[in-house]
Amino acid sequence: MDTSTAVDTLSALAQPSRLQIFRLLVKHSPAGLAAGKIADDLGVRHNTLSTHVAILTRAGLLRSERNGRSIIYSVNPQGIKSLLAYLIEDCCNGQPELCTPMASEPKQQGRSKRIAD
Amino acid sequence: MDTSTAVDTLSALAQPSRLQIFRLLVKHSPAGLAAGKIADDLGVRHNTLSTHVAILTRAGLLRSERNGRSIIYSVNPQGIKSLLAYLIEDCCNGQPELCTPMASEPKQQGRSKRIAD
DNA sequence: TTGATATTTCGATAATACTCGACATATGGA
DNA sequence: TCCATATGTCGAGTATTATCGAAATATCAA
Repeated sequence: MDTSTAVDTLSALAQPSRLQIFRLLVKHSPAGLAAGKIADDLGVRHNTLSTHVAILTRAGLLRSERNGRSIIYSVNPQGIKSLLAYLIEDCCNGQPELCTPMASEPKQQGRSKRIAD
Repeated sequence: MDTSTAVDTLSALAQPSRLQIFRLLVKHSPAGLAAGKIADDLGVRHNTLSTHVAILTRAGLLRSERNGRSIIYSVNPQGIKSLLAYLIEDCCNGQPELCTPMASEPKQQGRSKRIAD
């Protein structure tokens, strides 16, 4: 992943509604959710949501599939994988111990349990 | 890390100059670089760079230390660690195999080719 | 076909972000 | 002290982004 793509991907997630959309779809992965259902769940107008999911899709983070009148959006695993790989390679360049997040974040050792905000 | 903090951290990195600054400082971790040296290396005006590193610092990604007349900026490992932990927990919620970038993306694989920067 | 539902596109407005020059602050040395 | 160096802050101009209502497109069913 090059720098320009990384900026696009980071920008896609760097917006409250879009990060919420992504989180919601992670919870519903791999089935996905219809655009209207996402909008209703998050309290976003349908046309605004449409532009947000378009940005996330263009960044490679989501994929879509039509199902009758609905369009189902779901997480594209490769997208977030690529971003994480880029960040990890970026920040561990030479210092692997600098960022191994698995072992850090001492808050809660359970790893995976996380209450929504 | 809550959603709002995550957006701030992602926003800090979602800008070409700031991502370059971060990458440069990763290469020079843990020693760090003086603000003026960063600006010269990247071809950014000194006052513009100052605002960029302030944003990165406020996001917890960098830390600074005065050395004579210079101010040395360096990577704050905890910052990127926290972001990675958030993303990994976020995108693996329920599907751990969805995003384990360590094992995937061995070197480079064709996903959305794009013109280099 | 018509009508209802689901989503997207368009155009405008408002808010935010980026960059710059000018000026201010802080440090070290003569 | 005064001066040069290094960095930060301020305010303005420009560009980008977010959001909305309205209209357009797509699908299904009667």
